[in-house]
Amino acid sequence: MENRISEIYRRLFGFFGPQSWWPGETPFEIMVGAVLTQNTAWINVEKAIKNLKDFNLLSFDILVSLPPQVLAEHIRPCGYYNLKAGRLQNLLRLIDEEFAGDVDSFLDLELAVLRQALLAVKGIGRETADSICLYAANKPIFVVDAYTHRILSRHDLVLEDGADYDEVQEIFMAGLPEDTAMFNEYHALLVRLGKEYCKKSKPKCDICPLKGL
DNA sequence: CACCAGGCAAGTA
DNA sequence: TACTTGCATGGT
Repeated sequence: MENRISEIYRRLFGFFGPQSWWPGETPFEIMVGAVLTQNTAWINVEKAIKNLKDFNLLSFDILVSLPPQVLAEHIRPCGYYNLKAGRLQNLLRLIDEEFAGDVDSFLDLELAVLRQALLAVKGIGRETADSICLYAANKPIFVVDAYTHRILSRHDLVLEDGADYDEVQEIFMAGLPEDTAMFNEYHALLVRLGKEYCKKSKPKCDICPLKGL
């Protein structure tokens, strides 16, 4: 195993090049996107975020006090809109109450503290918390998602249904140097690979860039 | 038409 | 702990 994790990274980076994630302009926008993209195609999240921008709603002060139903209507294209409106405002209320609405100071918390604070929010689980830590707060934690699981299992690095989030995360973090920029690229590369070569509906892949590892 | 997409929480046994 | 279900739009 030792260097399979590093080798996969080198292969993906060589094949696709740098991905320059997260697709979002500010840490706040990245945080919002992380909640909206739960179990949802990113293209639909883009529509939701565009709506928020077009109506000048994409700011902390506005979103935190917007009636949930109004927020829900604007994020409709990304699905689960009632649920996500509530989840997003749960997070914003925490920042409002505990950090006086200062998103930057919230994101400046030490990694373990920030992660715990995020996980305490109803509607934020491990992937969303880690995405915010890595992509909004630039802290060194590896993000695991459905693509990550699928790619690992298709390359026989984990059992298809026998690995939970923490286990997969540990496989990556144990096999890699603690490097925020590299964690950022690596997860983005896995998503890129997943979208283009490792779809659920495409069980086998003869042209996978990882073939032969 | 069926299936899938950068999850999560609550309920049940 | 380990399964099951609800949440929902939009693309293929």
